[in-house]
Amino acid sequence: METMSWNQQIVKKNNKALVLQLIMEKEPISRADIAQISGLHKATVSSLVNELLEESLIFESGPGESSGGRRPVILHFNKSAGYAVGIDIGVNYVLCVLTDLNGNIIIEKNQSVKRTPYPAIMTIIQSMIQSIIDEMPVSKYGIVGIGVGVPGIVNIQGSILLAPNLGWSNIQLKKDLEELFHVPVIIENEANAGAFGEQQFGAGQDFQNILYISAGIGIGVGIILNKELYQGKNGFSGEMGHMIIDLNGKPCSCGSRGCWEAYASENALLELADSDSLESLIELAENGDATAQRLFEEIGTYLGYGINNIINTFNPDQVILGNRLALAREWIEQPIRTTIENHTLTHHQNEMHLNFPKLGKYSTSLGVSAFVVEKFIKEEVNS
Amino acid sequence: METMSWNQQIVKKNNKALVLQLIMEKEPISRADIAQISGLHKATVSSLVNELLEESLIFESGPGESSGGRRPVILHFNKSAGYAVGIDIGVNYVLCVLTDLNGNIIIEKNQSVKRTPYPAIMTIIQSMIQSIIDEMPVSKYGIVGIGVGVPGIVNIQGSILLAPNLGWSNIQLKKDLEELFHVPVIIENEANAGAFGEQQFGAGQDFQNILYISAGIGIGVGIILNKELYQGKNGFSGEMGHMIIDLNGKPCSCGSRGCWEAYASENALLELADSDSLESLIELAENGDATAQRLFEEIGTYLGYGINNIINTFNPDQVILGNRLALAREWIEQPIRTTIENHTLTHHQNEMHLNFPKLGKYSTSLGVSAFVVEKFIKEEVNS
DNA sequence: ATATCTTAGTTTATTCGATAGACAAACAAA
DNA sequence: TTTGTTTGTCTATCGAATAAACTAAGATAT
Repeated sequence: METMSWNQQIVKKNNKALVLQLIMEKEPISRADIAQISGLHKATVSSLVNELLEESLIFESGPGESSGGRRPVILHFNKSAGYAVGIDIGVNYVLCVLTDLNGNIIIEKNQSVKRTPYPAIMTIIQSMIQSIIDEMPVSKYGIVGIGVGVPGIVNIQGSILLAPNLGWSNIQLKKDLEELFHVPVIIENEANAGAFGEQQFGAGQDFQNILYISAGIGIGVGIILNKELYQGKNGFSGEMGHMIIDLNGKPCSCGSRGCWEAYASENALLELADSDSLESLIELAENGDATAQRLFEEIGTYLGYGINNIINTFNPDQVILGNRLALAREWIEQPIRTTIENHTLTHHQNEMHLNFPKLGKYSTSLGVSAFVVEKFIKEEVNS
Repeated sequence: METMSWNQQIVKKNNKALVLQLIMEKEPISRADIAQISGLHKATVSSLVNELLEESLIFESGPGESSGGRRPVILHFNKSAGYAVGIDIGVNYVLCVLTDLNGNIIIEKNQSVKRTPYPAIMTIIQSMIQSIIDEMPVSKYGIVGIGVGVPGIVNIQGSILLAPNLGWSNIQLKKDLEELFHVPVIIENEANAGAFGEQQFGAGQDFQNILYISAGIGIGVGIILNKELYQGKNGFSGEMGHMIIDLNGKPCSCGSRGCWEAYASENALLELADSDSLESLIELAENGDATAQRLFEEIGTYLGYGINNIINTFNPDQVILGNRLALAREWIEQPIRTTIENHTLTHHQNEMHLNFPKLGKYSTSLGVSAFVVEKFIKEEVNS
C-alpha cells in the first residue's frame, strides 16, 4: 500500500503537478496568471516553474503583452520533450501513431490485416514501432511509453484475457513489448481508450461523466466518471454489449440471449443486410436506397434502447457514440434521439449531450497515447 | 471552486482525519499502533490525538496490555459525542432512528401510514424528531444532523423532484427541516442510502465497488465505486428500474416499455399473483404452494437478467439485493444465481459476490444517518 | 534484587515547503 | 519626469512533520 499519511513532499508534488497542468491547459501563460488561478503564492509558483524549466517540461518564450506594468514572461508546455506511441489493434487493421506530449500526431502507420494470429500481429507492431523509432525527431526523453488499445477483455495488470474477434486469449502483450523496447507499456480495452481519447482531445473535453460507446463489430463502453476512467474490480467494466435488452431474444456468441450487440452492432447490421460492408450500405443509403435507410433506422432504434439504459443508469453529462457505426451518423442519429425521447426518464434527458467523436478513427490510438503521457508526466513530476 | 492548491493546513487536516478514521475503524488502539499503521511519526500522532481529545471526538481508557515494554494508552472513538437522525420514508411507513456516531440505534420510531400527502408525512416526521429530541441522552454536540431517504428522484441540492409512489413532486423537504430544527439536513434517494448503509455497517464492509439493488415496489440501484457513492451529473444515477430488458415488452408507468421493474419488482410480483401482499406469498411458498414458489422463481429469473446487466457493466466486487424482495431470499436466490451463471460473462462472475443485506429494514435509515455522521466528522476535523 | 532490554509516549530541535512582505525590474499613463 | 502598476525574485517567517533525545513504565535475564 502507498503510504496513507501526507507530508510536505506530497504537497509539493501536487502543487508542481497543478502548475504543470495549468501550463498544459492554458498556455501561453505567465507565472502571475498561474498564481492567480491556482491560489498559490507567486513565490511558490516561481520556484516550481524553475524546477519545471530545469526538467525541460516547459520553456519560456520571452515577454508578453503588458497589462499596465512590467511585461510577463510567457511559459509554454514543452510538448516535444518526448513522444508517445499509440497503437489501435482492430479486427482488420493496425493503426500506430507517434504523438507529442499534447497528443498531436507526428507519425502515422496504418496497415490492414487479413488474419490476426498473435505472432503475425506482433511482427507488424514490432516493425511499425521500429520504423517510428528510426524516423522520430530527437528529444530529451525519447519515447516515453507505448499504449495499445485492444478489442477484448484486458485486466488491470495489462493481460489480454480474451479478444474473441482476434482469436486471442491470455496474451502477454505488455510483457513482450516491454522486453523488446524497454519502455513502459499500457494495454487497454479499445472502448476505454476511445473514451479517454475523446475526453482528453475530442468531444468530451468539457464534461465530467462520459459514456463512450464503441459500436463496431461488437459493442463496448468506456466509462469516465468524475473525469477518471472507471475500470471496475478487475478492469472488465463496460461490457455493455452483453447487456440483455430482449429477454427472449436472439442468441449471442457469448452464450446469452438478447444481448445489445446482437441488435445494434455492425455485425448485427450486416446480418440484416444483403451488403457485406458498412461503407457500401452507407453509399446505398446516400443514393436513396429505402431498404438501407430503413436498416439504419432500425439499428439506430436498437442503439437508442441501450443508450436509454446507459442514461438511466449513469445520469451522465454526455454520451458519445463512437467507432465504426459513427460513420453512419447521418442515418442513425435521429432514430437514436427519438428513441431516447420516447423512453428515457425526462429528468435524465435534461442537460444530457449525445455527441459523436471528434477524433474519428484516432479516438483509440490517441487515447492510449494519452494514457502513456499521463503516466509519464505523473512520474516525472514526482521524481 | 475550492482552492486548487495544497498547503500544510490541508496536510494537517487530512492526517487528523486519517488518525480519527483509524481510531473509528480499529478501536481499541494506541498512539503507537496508529503511528505504525499510518506511517506518521509518533510525535505527529501524539499531537493530533491530543487535538482530537480536546474536541471530545475520542477518549482514553487507561493502559492496555504490554507487549514487552511500557503499556500503551488505549484510545476509543467517542461514539456518544453526538447523535444523528436517520429517516426512511416508505410508501406505507415512516421509520425514524436516532443513532450514535457509530451507527448504533439508540431510539427507534416506526409508524405505518395509509396516505402520503406531503403535509401529512411532514407532520409525522416533525413529531417523531421532536419526541426523539425529548428522549435523547445529553451529549457534547447534540443532534449533528438529519438524514432522509426517499423513494424518488433527488437532485444533488437535496430537492425531491419526483417521488411517484408518494405522489410528490418538487418538494423542499431539506429546506423545511432545516428551518424547523436548525441542523444540517441531507436528503437522498433510498437506494443510494441503502447502498451506503450496507457499505458502512452491513454486508458491503469489505468491498470497494458495490451495486445495491433496492427491490421494492419499484427498483432503484445505489452505486458505490471506489468506496464512494456515485451520484451522476444531477444526482439521478441508478434509475435502473427503468432499464429496458425486453424490447417489445410490458408498458411501464414511466411511459417506456419492457422496464426491469415491470418484471422484477414487488409490484410485478403481486400483479402476477392472486395474493395482495409479499408476506402472504412467502407464507404460501413456505407451506409448499407450488404456484407461489414458481412465481418467486420467475421473479428471481427476471432479477437475474437485470443483475447480469449490472455485472457486465460495472464489473463490481459485490451486488447486494436489498429492500422488500430480500425477504423472499429463500425462494429467489437460486434462480438469480442460475440466471447469472447462464448469461453473465465468465470473467465477470469470478470473485463477484452476490449478497443480501445485513441491516434488514434499517439499510436506508442507517445509510442516511451515516451520511450525516460523515459530514459532521468531516466538518469537525476541518475546523 | 539488580541490571538490561523493550515499548509507549513526550519534548526539543531541525527540516522543508508555503507564505508574507520587501524589493527590483520593466512598463503605462499623467 | 513622476507616479503608479504589474511581474517576478529575494529574504525572513511560519507551520507542520520529523528525528532524536528523553522520560515513563513495563518485561526479562542474571
